[in-house]
Amino acid sequence: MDLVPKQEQHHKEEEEEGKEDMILAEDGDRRAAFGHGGGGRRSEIKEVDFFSTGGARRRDDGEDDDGGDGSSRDAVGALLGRGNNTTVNTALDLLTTAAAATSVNGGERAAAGAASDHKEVLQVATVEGELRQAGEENRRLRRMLDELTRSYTALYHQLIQAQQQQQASGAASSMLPATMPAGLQFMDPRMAPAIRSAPPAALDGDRGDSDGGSGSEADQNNGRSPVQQDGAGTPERGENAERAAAEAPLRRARVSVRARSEAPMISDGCQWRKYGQKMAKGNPCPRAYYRCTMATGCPVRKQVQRCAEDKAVLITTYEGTHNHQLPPAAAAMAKTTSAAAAMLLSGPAASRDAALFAGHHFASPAAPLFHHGQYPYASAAMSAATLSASAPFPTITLDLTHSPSPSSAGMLLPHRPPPAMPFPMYGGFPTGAHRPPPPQQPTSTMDAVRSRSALETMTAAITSDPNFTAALAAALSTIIGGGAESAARQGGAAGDVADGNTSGGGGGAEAGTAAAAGARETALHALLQRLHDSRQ
DNA sequence: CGGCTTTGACCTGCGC
DNA sequence: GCGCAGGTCAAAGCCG
Repeated sequence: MDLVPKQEQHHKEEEEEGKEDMILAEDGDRRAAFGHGGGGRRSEIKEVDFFSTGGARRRDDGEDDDGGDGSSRDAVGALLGRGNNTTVNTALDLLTTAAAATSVNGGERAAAGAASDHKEVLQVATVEGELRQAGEENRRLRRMLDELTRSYTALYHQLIQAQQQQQASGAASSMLPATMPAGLQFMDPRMAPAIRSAPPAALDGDRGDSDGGSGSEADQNNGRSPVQQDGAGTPERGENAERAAAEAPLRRARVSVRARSEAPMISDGCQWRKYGQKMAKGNPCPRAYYRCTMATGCPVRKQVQRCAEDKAVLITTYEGTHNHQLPPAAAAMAKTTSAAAAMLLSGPAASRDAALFAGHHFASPAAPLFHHGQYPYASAAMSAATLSASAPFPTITLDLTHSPSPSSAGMLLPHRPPPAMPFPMYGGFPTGAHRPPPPQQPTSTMDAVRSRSALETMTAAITSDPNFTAALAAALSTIIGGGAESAARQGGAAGDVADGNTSGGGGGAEAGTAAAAGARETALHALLQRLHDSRQ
């Protein structure tokens, strides 16, 4: 809840990123070419200085490995850091004065020296102009960053206030952070009113019975097992309808996974029970409906259907978030789908993404379920990820049919998490359902989800959006969010991160922080590259 | 016998 | 209001 530590953390991360970028900027041809033609190194540092206020100064005391050109970089770094062009003038003037002093001896040499002086003066003027231009741009970007920071802070405060009000609104509401699945708490912006207006029992839809189960009506609403529904008459049907109406918003977000598989159903590590099958229009293959049976009352359902165009492609659509622990294999899949859902419905980030991607709108042939209104996300995690805005429910489609070994989810699991989705997400289920999190948990979770998804999409934006200014703003916003995310993660969400690749929550949090830093680094690299390209 | 699948009926939302 | 399609329910049957 406290902003200050998060901002401090954010600054630290920025500094770290700036440091890394500075180091990286020194050993790559691509980055070395960032300059305006005058001197690559100067421009490298200039670009880095844009992100790190103290980077140039800090590099003075120890980050320098190659002491050879350290002094020149120090000078330029100090120059760019303070925006003081006279430093350069003085240095160059001294140099030209010395050159003139050496040419006092002869007339021709003096004339040649004068010509050389003139040439150097012109060069100095050129460099000065470039530096001024760069300084202007630097200041402009700084203002942009400040504005984004302020905007983020304001929104963050509003969010905290809203959640505090929600927590204070009643006992049932106070259960929300602990009982609601992390993935569902903020999956759909439209859910908020529904959640607030829904009866408390509906909010307990994900509580699960792992803690013994109270047998209360809430739990009955929770469980949809046939046993509990035995003897369901008309009143029960009405109750079911109410329950369905209350739960419907919680299961609106969907993640569709396309994978080639000869098996009737991909093995995702979960236990499913088939509860229905229908012939869908336009597809000769029936659609099967499954619900998760790993825990009583788990709201997760999935639909399995073969692609009409390619029967070898199995389309599995997941809906909801598990309310129980998952085996590592299942956690990996749930992690992916939950991350996709979070990216799909990350609130303001999503709307911003939509704006960013509006210029890239096209129909994707990869998602037969949704033939229009899709936005492609350039993500290394998904050979093709499409977002459906026109489907009945917000749905993101992960097309894994181009993966090397997509025949089963098990084959997908060993894949290294790509940069665009590098985080140990909440694992598709809320462990908080079994262990109440610290008070800042809900905010942390939401921030984490939003910032992660924003990071993913902003990374894609940087690499795909021709509007560099928008991409830059998006990336900076991402960086800001990343700082909050990291702080939030350390603030208490760590223990609730269930990652199939990490045994402990703390380890997962550390890995997530490291992964987040790596992803931001990647985003920064992409940003620097685009900055470079935009100047050429 | 318990758990699961099958399958027809029912409910709901949406478009006309 | 009606029809259609998607989604769900629940009785019946199957299976280990």
